[in-house]
Amino acid sequence: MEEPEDYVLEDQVGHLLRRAYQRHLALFQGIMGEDGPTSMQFAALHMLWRRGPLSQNLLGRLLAMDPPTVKGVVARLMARGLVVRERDPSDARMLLVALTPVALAALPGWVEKAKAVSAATLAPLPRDEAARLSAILRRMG
Amino acid sequence: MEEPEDYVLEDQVGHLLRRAYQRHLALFQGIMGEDGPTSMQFAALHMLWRRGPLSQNLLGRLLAMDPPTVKGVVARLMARGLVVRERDPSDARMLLVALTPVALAALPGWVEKAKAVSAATLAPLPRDEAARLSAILRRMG
DNA sequence: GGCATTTCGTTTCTAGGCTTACGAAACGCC
DNA sequence: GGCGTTTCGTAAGCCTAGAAACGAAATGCC
Repeated sequence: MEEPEDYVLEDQVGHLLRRAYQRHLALFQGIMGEDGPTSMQFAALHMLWRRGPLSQNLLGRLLAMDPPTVKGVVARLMARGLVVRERDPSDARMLLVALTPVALAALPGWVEKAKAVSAATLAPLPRDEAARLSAILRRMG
Repeated sequence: MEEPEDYVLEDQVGHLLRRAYQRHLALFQGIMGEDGPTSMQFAALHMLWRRGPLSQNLLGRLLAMDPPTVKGVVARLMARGLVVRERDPSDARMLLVALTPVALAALPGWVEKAKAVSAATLAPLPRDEAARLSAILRRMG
């Protein structure tokens, strides 16, 4: 079959998902600004805010990140002074990750910006379609 | 405001998009198998199939990839013998990327698998929602 | 014809993301 | 109590992705 035309890349879900996520990341970066956290760094910080200190492993599961990926994100957060790591006294395998006061002070502002990012990502859609998109994506998970 | 609860990560579009794309990539890799192309490698190959030899830059624009990213993808395709690069005789700035016979022989099978990937990605959705998802994502681009 | 601008490719840096493999610690079961 | 299994973290390697900065080549405009 010499007909490439019945598979058009631009129409494939994968490509559309990639483009949409790509655009979302660009919006995130633009709204958070130069010295703000990246998308995944913010996700980790916010999860620690909601749940308190967590092991790297659990943090990763909650955020859908592999252990090696979590390690990288936490290392960069540590380098920026937003997070500290301590051995769990009750289980020496675990490294508990906890927010620093610096992170606690910055988080409320960042959460507001994160809300703006979500709004900007959905901005091209009428309200009912935004809701439908969320429902569909959740079902695909 | 000490209330993290009004921003729930799992409900944000960005997170849902990331999860969906993550799942898609896993399906792609699983269906293509060990020695198949990656998602972006396949996208590049298929675009070259449809359009003939292209400069790296144009290829990147068609696929929504930055120049450094294209360079890496093309380098890996070249290392696998699927692609060759030649200077454009009419414009010495351009490196024309072209498929090799190996790639031409493999492409029909890979396209079939790529169709299976799209189907698998959409499998959890009823047919009308799959169509709606595509329409919504396209509008967000 | 000559100079500013644009385009193309590259390099380097930072970041995320996955795979495979491995060591250390804890747990479960006997 | 001891041994196998599971869990946690780490390491190294590959791939995608973007920013910034640069050289080289072509184009456009004067």
